[in-house]
Amino acid sequence: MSTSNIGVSASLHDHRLPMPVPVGEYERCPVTDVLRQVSDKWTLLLLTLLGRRPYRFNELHRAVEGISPRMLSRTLRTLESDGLVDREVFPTLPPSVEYRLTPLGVSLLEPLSALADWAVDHHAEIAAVRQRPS
Amino acid sequence: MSTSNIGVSASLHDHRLPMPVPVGEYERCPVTDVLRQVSDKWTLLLLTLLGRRPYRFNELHRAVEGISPRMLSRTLRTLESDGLVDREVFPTLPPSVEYRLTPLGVSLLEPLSALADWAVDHHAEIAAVRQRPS
DNA sequence: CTGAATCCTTTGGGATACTG
DNA sequence: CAGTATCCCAAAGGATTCAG
Repeated sequence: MSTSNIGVSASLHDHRLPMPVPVGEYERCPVTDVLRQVSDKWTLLLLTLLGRRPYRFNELHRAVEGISPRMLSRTLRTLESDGLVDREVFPTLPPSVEYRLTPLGVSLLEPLSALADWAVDHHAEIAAVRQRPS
Repeated sequence: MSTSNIGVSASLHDHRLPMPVPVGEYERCPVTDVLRQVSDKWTLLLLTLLGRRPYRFNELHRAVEGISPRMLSRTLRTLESDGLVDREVFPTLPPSVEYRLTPLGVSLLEPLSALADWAVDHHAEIAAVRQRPS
């Protein structure tokens, strides 16, 4: 049910996108909004991992390799506040916290997967085009 | 043909994504790479417009409303250097330049459209979750 | 173990002015 | 018309340190 306030509806048939933006009257676009959330440096990877199974904080910290505790925490909090990830605290000693995808988060993986497939299929082509001399 | 050098292949069936990242040996991920290109402030809108028909520079400038000549130029150049957009110069007086999607650019609209549909269908839900007290 | 706080650098992006 | 050049600001993100 793609009823929304953003101008034109999407059409998979002719490969158009819903009109996303302030082409006159709208200040923000939910599509760009979602795109920007998902496209920061670590979100995609975290969603990928959490799509497989729940993880604890330090498990993620080890799995991602390169992420700082600060960014891991920040990214997870954002995902949580967007309803894509659930955070469950076990009051053990030492404390343990588990993160898992919400149903909403799981539902996002499907369209994201389509885009990921495209990227995998075409990134060599893009890389080639980028390198050609001017 | 999702043959690539990035670990695990995608699976629409179980909604997993290809392993995107330096979980050990890879420094960059084509998926995140593509996501970041597409998710800057103006790219999605420009791709949307160009998905409908070719545009001239100032046509885009008027259509987008809010974009500066600088960002319009920069964004178009990036899209061009990634092989998503073609730029054709007509040596008229005054000069005229037309931008249109390449076949690669067109092919990107389909998976992007899937993600856009998801965003349209769920942005209200996300907005609601965000606002709930703590 | 699971973070929060602080500081710093890099990048994205807006405003304005100018040119072939 | 189709841009480029400059300057400036705000946001993203890394490094390091500290805490419950």
